[in-house]
Amino acid sequence: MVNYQTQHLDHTFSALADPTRRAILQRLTRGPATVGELRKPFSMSAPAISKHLRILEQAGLMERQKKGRTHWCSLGPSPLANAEEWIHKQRTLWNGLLDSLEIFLEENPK
Amino acid sequence: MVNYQTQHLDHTFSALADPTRRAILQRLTRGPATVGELRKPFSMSAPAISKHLRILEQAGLMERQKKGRTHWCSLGPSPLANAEEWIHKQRTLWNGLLDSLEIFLEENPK
DNA sequence: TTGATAATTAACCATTTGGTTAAGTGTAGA
DNA sequence: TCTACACTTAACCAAATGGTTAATTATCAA
Repeated sequence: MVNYQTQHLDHTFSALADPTRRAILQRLTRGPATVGELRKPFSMSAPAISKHLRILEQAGLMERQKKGRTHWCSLGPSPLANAEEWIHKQRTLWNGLLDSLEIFLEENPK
Repeated sequence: MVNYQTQHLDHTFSALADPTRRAILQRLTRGPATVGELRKPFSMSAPAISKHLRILEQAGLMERQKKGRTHWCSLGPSPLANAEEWIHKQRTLWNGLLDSLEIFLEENPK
């Protein structure tokens, strides 16, 4: 149980640790896209993008729907639940830190 | 500039991607600790812990103060500013996603 | 049916990561 | 001064990561 959460966080954070993958996620917040479309901004081979997508998918951050020969990628709906879970975990795991942050910010106004 | 931010996020997220490092950070939210103290919960060599600490330090998540032969590790004060920066970036970068999340949650009450 | 297109899988490669043991640095204390 | 202690650095290793090219799968359309 704890182990599951831990592994999940591992996957989420390592998925987010790559700039290409973050850019892809950012793009997807503006709506679904095909693999080819997602590839365009990068000077990178198709298999490289394919691997990034698989990592995002396995981390639960992205979903895929095949329509004919094109794959449509999107964040929803389960990635939204996933993101919520992630944010929630952040808030619980880092609770102490966030509290300290508030105190620090109060004690050190701009 | 953008590149700096990007690299910074890379460092932050890959630092957070390791369970040992997250556990160390969690421990530090309860106050400063020596390297030896931080090591105790793990069945891991001292050099291994040393490397993890260096990664956290380089990501700006941890600070170190040498008192004699013992090193005291803590989150503050700059790590707090750092964490704030990180959260802020999350909120701006993922703005669209978070908005969608709220809509999703409204449309799908528990 | 045949050829082009969208995408993945397979095989490979260099670099990074996360660990180890052994040796080194610097401080504390008898 | 000598030894124990806290910790890091050096050198090494196996596995994971992020990329490549070549081959494969599956669909569309002429």
